[in-house]
Amino acid sequence: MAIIVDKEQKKKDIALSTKALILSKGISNITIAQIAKAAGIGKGTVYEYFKNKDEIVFELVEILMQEHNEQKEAQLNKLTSTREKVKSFFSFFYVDEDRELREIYKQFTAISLNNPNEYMVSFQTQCYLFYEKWMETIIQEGIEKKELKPEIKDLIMGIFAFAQGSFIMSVTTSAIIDLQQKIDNQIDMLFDFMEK
Amino acid sequence: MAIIVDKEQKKKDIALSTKALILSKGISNITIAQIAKAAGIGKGTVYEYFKNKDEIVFELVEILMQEHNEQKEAQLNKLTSTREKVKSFFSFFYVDEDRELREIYKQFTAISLNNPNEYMVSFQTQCYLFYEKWMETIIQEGIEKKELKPEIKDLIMGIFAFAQGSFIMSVTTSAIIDLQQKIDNQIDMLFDFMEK
DNA sequence: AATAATTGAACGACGGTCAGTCAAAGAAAA
DNA sequence: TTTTCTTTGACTGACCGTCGTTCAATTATT
Repeated sequence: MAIIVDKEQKKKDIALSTKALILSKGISNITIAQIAKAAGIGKGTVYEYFKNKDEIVFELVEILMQEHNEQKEAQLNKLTSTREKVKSFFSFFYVDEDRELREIYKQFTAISLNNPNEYMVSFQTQCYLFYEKWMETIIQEGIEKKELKPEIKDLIMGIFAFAQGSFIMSVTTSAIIDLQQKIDNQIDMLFDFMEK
Repeated sequence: MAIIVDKEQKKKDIALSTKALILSKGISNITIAQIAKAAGIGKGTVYEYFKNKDEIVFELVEILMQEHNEQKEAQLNKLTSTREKVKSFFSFFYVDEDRELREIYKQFTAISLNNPNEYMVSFQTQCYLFYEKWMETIIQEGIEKKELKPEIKDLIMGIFAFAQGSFIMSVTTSAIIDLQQKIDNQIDMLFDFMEK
């Protein structure tokens, strides 16, 4: 037999070693040669692990989102009011701490609009359902603690789309000056209506 | 002097003659040679009018949005209730009639996320402000006709981001089955709260 | 003749492939 | 046990084809 490498781990290593490059230049402005050099491997080896450049961004999103979710769960557990939990949940779109993941996510969104493969669609779908369920748990708690009226459920799911849309607009236009304020405002309005 | 071509018009002609190609394959899967052939011109001539492929999508969006806005204005004038006007306004994201512009807009959004130039950002910004003002006019009418409470203004602008976000999700995930229902529902909920 | 417009051959950069190399680790022979 | 042979997975970079982009030459118009 010969050397057996942990393919999954190496895939992650390669993706992570190109993170800085992708953040600074954007995947479409990087060559495979540069990626290989950054990862300290040959050009051909990149293709042992990825079908093309886009897949590297996909891998990075998967890794970093996993990390982000764990951190976010810890963060939310420290908060008590439902309103603050919801705000913290959506702070991903503006806090400086998540700037890097946000940039990668932006590039991944562009890929998803352009040339998604079935795994990307599946990943996005699972993310969406996962976050929806998570949010539902948070809201349910608030209702059980009698903080909120049960009708809030129908409205809160709209915040997902609202936040996503606001984020896209903040990137593609120069009309959204303060994304945090925009998102927080919307959440506040909702809670002002729905708080008991 | 020699031949004087209406550069602006020819630019439009070239863009429009590649519309079908862009719709069916996506700009990133088309070559300049194909574009030139479709437009009945030489490869070099394409570069007399566009800096790169992305610019062609940009030109197409500009042309088609212009048309769309004119049609939409006519449509809205036929409607009387504010609620129906708002619904019609956002129907862009799901009606079959706008399918082509939506596909182009999707590709343009991907470009705007990836490699926007200053003119694209400026265009997106102007669009956003233009639609915002338009919507404000519609709502203002509703308020003056005593159909709506004045507080609706703060909420209605959120629908822009909501609709945009829902659209992106419907494309990138397979979790949004009925976009029309999702958008109409949100508008209905808002109006149920805000109608006098 | 002068100028505007057009063109497609040529160039070069890049993504992707593949034949070959290498190192590790049995298996077989001594 | 030690040595040698064989197999195999990992890795590589030279090579190839494609495609975006340029530009010298050509055509068309006044």
